Amino acid sequence: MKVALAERLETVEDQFVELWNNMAGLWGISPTMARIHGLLYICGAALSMDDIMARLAISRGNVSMNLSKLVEWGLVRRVHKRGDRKEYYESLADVWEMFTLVANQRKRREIDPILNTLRRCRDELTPESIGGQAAKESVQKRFQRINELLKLLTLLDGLAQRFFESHKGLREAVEMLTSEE
Amino acid sequence: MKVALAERLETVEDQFVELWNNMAGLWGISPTMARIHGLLYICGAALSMDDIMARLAISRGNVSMNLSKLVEWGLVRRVHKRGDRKEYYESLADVWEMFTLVANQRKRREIDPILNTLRRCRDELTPESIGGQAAKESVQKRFQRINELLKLLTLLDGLAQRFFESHKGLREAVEMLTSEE
DNA sequence: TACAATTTTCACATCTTCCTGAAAGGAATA
DNA sequence: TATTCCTTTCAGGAAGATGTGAAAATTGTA
Repeated sequence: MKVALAERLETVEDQFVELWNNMAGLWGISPTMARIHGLLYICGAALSMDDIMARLAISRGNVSMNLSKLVEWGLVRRVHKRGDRKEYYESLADVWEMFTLVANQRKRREIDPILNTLRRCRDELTPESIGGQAAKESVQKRFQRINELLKLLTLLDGLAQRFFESHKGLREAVEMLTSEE
Repeated sequence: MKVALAERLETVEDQFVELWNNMAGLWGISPTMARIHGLLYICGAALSMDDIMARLAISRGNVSMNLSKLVEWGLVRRVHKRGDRKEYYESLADVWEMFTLVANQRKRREIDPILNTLRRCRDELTPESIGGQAAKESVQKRFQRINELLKLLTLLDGLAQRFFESHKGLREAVEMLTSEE
């Protein structure tokens, strides 16, 4: 009976890890990184590199590199146990925290640079940098399209900013969902 | 002078296409697909396969396949010109529409399946399917973690649903941003 | 300082994903 | 129907991403 339970847990964990693996693209992290994090999250315990290697059948180097990245992202914490030289790793427990962490990370790494390039593109089509020809239709059209995009992205960016700063965003969201309808 | 303008436009377009290329990960589409769409969007004109091949230095087969995908996603439209056997392709012009299109697509393809698997995982840890052992701490902990996750994802899912259905979401968002603060 | 335990790094191997080009398929014209 | 123009398909190849394992580095212990 004990054995049956352990097996059952393992199966669920495996499914969960596999699920995390599939979410990797959505989170913008590599599949293995995601799997490791998934394992740490679902187990809810601090695991050593060897534990992870064994459980996921991944080489030591690979685990090491991905764990560092996870720590960098702030999704995983290093844990020291007294009397043990090994390091252990555990996942954040708070899902909202994990979510905002990843979202902010992606914003900083991917969205902000995009906004900057877009602005640069736009500025190269203004009268200041292009002279009288800025009035030409070919220029106008492109300028407009870039501008449209900038407006939307800036809006979304602001929204996100607001949504992610502190747990307040969540509360607001809940209200927005439950109110009217 | 004409030449200088054309060159300048080309440079901006190239930067834009490159930017789109980088956004591919964020959108969950392949880089080349993104580049083609970027070109069509920034040009604001209907281009033929040959135009695209020449402009982006991509093989015919590649362009063909990625264009079909773009049409499938609904980001690009086929356009026929009378008296011309070639087919032309043009991008949607409305950025909000493009955005919701991609978001809905991703939700359907990636998020919904995730929610389903998560629910399955959760249900395998209930007393109904596991018996008395469901009370064990090891089971409880995992059950709880999965449940937390489900709650958050379901919430976000609902929010997104609401946000993306019709342009209303945008208006609400703008209000939320401009009000209080 | 020497030693042992653990982690990190990195050249190389593997795997996956994407791209190419040519052949097959389709559609409009004569 | 034959011809021409254009698009799609797909087997094979290239490029890029990821994983491995062993040597080097680091950290703790005596």
